[in-house]
Amino acid sequence: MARGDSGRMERLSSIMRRRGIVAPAFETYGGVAGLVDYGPLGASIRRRVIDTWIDYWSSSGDILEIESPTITPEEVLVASGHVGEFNDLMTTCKSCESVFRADHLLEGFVEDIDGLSPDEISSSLAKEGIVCPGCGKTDWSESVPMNLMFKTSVGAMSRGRTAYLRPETAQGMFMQYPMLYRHFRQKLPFGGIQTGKGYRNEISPRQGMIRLREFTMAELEYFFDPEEPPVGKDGDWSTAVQMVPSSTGQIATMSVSEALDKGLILHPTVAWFIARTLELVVSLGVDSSRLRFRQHGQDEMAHYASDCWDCELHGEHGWIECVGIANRTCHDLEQHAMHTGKSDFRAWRSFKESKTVKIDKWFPVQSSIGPSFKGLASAVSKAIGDLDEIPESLPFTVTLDDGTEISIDEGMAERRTEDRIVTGEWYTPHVVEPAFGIDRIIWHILDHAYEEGVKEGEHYAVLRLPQKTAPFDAVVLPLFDKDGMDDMAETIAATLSKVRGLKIQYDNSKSIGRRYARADEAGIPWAITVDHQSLEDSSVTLRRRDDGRQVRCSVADLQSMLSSYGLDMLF
RNA sequence: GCGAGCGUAGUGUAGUGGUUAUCACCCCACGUUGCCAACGUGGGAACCCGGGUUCAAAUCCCGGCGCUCGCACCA
Repeated sequence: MARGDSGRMERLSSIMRRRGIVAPAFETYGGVAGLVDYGPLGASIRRRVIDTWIDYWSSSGDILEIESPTITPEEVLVASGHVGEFNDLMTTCKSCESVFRADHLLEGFVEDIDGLSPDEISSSLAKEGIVCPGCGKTDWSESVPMNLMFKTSVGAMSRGRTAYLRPETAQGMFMQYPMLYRHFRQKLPFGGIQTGKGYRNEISPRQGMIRLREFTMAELEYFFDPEEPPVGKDGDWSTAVQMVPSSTGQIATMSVSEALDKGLILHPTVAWFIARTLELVVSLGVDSSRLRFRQHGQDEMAHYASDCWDCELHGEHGWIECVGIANRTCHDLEQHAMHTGKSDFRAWRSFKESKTVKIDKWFPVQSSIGPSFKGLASAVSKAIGDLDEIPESLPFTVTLDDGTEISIDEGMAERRTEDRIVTGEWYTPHVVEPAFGIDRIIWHILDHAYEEGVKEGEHYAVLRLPQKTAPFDAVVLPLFDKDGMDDMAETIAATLSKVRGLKIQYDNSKSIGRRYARADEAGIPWAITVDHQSLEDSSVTLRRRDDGRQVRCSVADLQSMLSSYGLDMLF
């Protein structure tokens, strides 16, 4: 991943600061690593990326947006596994100062590592004589838990309940699964989406927007019946892109459709979401030749995942994971069901044909069992119900779990025989989750859009952002700031600005060429110029950023053309 | 978290103990020009923070914060 021209990244970063796209946050107080500000242009781009993302998924009909808190009680994150995962014990080799996860060092030496206390882990390192993988010595510091979640407390004083700022938005969708299930009238598949901030207290954030401590995520949890994995036609199944399957580790160029046919993508629903992700990120302005899908190896994959692909984008920082598409199976819902003891986290599957199940078993007569066995009564009742072989008549003997044999006499049980019709069953839905790192995607669409050139001997920079992710749709310019051109331009800008969804800038400062250049650098796709002729026939010139070409266009047509992205038709 | 380098207007920079802190782009006003970063005049804007050394610190020293790189970490 050789960095290209390193000066390019500096010039791009420079533009981003100068133009008010992204800058380090709290800079006047020295800044805080891993926190950034989006300025006026950047915030507009970010808004549009998020809106495009939401519109894309919402338009499929079976996916709806939800919103949940960023403050998350500890129990939720215990169930999801985040609290356990985040309290990894770290230890330092005093000899060479390398830092390691203590539990990883002990793997293979100690059983039930998860059950050990920090003290026990520390002493185990010495007792087992674990050597430092770096320098080969055995001289470990105390193991200290490292928590990558921001911890807080809900409520005042010592009675506060422990909570964390969410490390992912996904848990919000799992919490709302019962509500979504009802909303979709108990029919799967369906999905919930959410965008918002997530927080990770990174040890040392680097690489600008790539590793942030507070960042915008956009996640989709798509719930479905694992026996009928859904696959849709939408998405981009046919464009050949780079794929890195884990089996070979080699880059191969093929379409999503081919990758599924060849068995590289293991799960059809995962393939569907890869195809949709491809279509979506390209529409945001990602260059498909600088995109690849990389499959996680077995060792890299979370234990519950059966197939996981990252969408990586290539930019000034090399290949960066920007979207993770994982089959999380039933893991999260099952965990929440288990930890809460509730039956909300499941779905009903109707059989195609209802089945008739013959019931033929002995049922305890509680009014007799109770007085006869007192404390043992419930164990006896259970034993009667659990009988594998059905005795023909009373009395008979049952064996309790602890081995005690009990004689069941006349009147203590009765035999029932019936045909029960079973129309379906409960199951825990599976989940495919595409998780998008919005900030990383924004960085890459800026990187891919940024083009440097030379125009009449001067350096010239253009951000070739698609209109839908450009900070403004158009800039309105009076050719000269007088003779009525100024008034007319202001009127056009004001009128267009009122149109829902359109963002318009007005610029009357300096020469026309300079204003075009400014707009190019800000990524504004269209420039509307009011000139002498405009005053006579209500036409304006329309300039296309990407090639500088101009056509005349009636003022009356501007609004609908801009709103429908139809201006290209004029060229 | 460790090691090395770095931190000057919005941006890019000059400045090795005493400057009114350099230059360019930039931004504003006025004039001028009259469709692709023109020009003139005037104006605006900076030494990361804190402590120390010194008569005097942007400059030397210490600490903090931040950035870059390497090591480590990154559910």
